[in-house]
Amino acid sequence: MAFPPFAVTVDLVVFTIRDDQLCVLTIERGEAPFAGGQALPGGFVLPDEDLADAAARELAEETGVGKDAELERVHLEQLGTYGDPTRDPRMRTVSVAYLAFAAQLSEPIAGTDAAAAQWMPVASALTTSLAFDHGQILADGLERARAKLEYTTLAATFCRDEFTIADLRHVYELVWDVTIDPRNFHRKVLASEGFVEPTGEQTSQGRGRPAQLFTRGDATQLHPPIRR
Amino acid sequence: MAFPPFAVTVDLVVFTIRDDQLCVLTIERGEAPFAGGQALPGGFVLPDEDLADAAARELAEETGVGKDAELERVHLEQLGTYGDPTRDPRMRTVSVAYLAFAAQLSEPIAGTDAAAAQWMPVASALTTSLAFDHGQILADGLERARAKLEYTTLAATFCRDEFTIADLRHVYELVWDVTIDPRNFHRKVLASEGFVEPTGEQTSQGRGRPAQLFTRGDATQLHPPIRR
DNA sequence: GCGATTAATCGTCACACTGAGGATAATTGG
DNA sequence: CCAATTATCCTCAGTGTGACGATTAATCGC
Repeated sequence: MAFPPFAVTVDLVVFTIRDDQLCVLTIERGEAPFAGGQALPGGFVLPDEDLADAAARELAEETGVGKDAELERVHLEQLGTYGDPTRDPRMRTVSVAYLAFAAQLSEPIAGTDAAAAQWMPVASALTTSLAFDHGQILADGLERARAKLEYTTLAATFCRDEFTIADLRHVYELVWDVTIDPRNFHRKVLASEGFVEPTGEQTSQGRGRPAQLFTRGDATQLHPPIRR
Repeated sequence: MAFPPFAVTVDLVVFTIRDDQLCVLTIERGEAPFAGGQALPGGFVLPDEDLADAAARELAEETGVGKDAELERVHLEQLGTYGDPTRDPRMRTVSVAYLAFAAQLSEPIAGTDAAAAQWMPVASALTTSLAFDHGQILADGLERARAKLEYTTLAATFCRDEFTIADLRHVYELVWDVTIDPRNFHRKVLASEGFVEPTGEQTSQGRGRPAQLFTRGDATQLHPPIRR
């Protein structure tokens, strides 16, 4: 049976928080087209590979997040699919974009197709001209991430295993690019059942009064949501 | 350059309200695999066609919704992409699913690949074994539709040009499968700026007090949302 | 050591939105 | 005309929210 052949790729929008900034994983392309330009990590889906598996594989190749224990602390979800016939000058390509949230990871690893990989502040990435339609994919991923913080507990995915309410608030402030009243935020997080669980421990150092430490709770959805 | 070749299709989850039920457009497959079985409408993306264009084309082929004036009253959005290597026994296929909301349309039209097309009540479709992974796609589409009614004005897309608050409430009740207090719903819809605009006219017939008629407002998002 | 500073935590208050449900208005069918 | 039906308006108590005052417990500069 005849059908038009397509290349299918996955591209990743991987967010993390580093140096007090929301950052996205980018690579420097080693091959044409856009050789030397910045792009989102990604690659071809293998002939017998599921889409989500391909995304997880690419994530592992670029970040070293491979072990199950590490994957548990990374959120990975499908973002959308981009298939403009002109998006890749080489061939007809459809790209399935995935969105990932990660706590601070080790340094990124240049993958097979990439000359280099780095965490780029999102503010910079948005004003950089990215390869293909990756600028649009990044913008869509950022908007999805912002929306998801409102009604899910995914903000905690950006934090280490143990974190304070202030750490969590900082995630919201960086992703939404707003300032949040610490007192009201504190009240709302503690009122959201299953968002965070107290460990009983406290932070030992830093300015100001020590804060209680928490771990992620069981809930995935926030009731009520925390509005932008 | 070598790459694994994929077939790329679009599949459609088209919802409408008919005979007091939420219905989804299904076709009876005319070809193997699953010949004679029920499936969602869809087809191959053409070599130089954008994904959204392919979805709109398939929608037009199956429903006759082709003119721009008609398309304006249909909502079409990407739902998600399904690429399990085993989803199609013939070949490696990736399907980009689209979700459509439509007001009551004329009878569906059997497309080129379909023996027949019909509006099937969603309750039946969910218990029917659909071809490929279309059962999953339908379930995902229904959940997306339910969620979208909460925070967007898309419920009005299911209504005719002029409608009453009760018509709109009925959309929510059918999609969410709940009953809603008419008095509170009335208050909330009128309080949501830009959701509906009064025409000044009234319904002429039917039991009970005549109701005011409204048209869709300019807003796309609901503030505050109408919660399930 | 000591006050200034910083940050965490708790509390108060007015306001907005919600669900429950009472009351009234305007029709149709006998 | 009366009962049934549906639309519309209104009240009230409970809950979540933003703004912000107050207290607590640590560090910092000297």
